[in-house]
Amino acid sequence: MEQTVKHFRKRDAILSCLRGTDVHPSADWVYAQLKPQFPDISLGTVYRNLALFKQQGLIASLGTVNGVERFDGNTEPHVHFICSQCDGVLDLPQLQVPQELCSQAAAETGGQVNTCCLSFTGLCSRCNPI
Amino acid sequence: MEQTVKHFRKRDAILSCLRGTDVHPSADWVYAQLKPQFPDISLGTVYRNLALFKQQGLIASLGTVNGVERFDGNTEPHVHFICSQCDGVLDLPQLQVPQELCSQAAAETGGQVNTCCLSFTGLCSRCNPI
DNA sequence: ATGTAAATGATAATCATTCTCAAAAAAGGA
DNA sequence: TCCTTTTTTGAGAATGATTATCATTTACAT
Repeated sequence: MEQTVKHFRKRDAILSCLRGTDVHPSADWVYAQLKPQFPDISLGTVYRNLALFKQQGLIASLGTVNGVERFDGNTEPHVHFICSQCDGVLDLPQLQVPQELCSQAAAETGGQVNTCCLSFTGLCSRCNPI
Repeated sequence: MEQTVKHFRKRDAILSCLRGTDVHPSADWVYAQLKPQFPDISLGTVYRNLALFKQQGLIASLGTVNGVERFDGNTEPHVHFICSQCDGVLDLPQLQVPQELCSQAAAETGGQVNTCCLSFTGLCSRCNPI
């Protein structure tokens, strides 16, 4: 029984952690989250598995915010808002990049377009004065 | 004569270098470009001045490509294409982020939206097989 | 149980970027 | 021109995120 349930407890925990949050975390944040449950987990393991998941398409990367790579458990294309003060990342699920733009991009480059990334930066409601 | 011409030769050269290319260079690329003309230029100077120009709004940053920050002498908002194989960056001047999206973003965040960044990634025509 | 292949922990190495500080260059007067 | 003050620079050390290394441990099939 439960043959496939706990193949790699830490690996699975890393993926669950990422899929169970909306903070678009860094590797370090994931590490800190899992540390209480797995006191002997290594930061290297978090980096390794995040890289693996990304390569497998199980998670996505937003790029870096303030020099730190941020990940997203939601691989559906969607728009982000990044607060330049607190480095928080929010989803803007109502917004959509028009399909037209993507096909235009593919046409203009003469190459092959794989992903599209739209993000706004500014001050989130918490950091914006008044 | 030429009072304002050569206030800071290296500083000016860094800005000119950035404005005179369309490769969306890294600090290191700018350094390598200027080295023949200024054999004693320091990489620190390039970093310092790029940070200064960015803060003054004279240049823009695209964010990081493969862990390296890339700059743009063109501060007008425009769309980029990033080749995931050669790390080249191209402008897509024909494309525009609809103004509607920006106002939607501002409305949804409840905060303050300052910049907007749309980029496509894929393989450029040179890296795309066939 | 045991062998083997993959994953992990600890830590060293890497690499882009930033910091430090003494020396050099610019600006602004006498 | 000479002197004083301020700013910039070069060299190299420090930082910090990420990656690599390697011996040990784990998972799983025999």
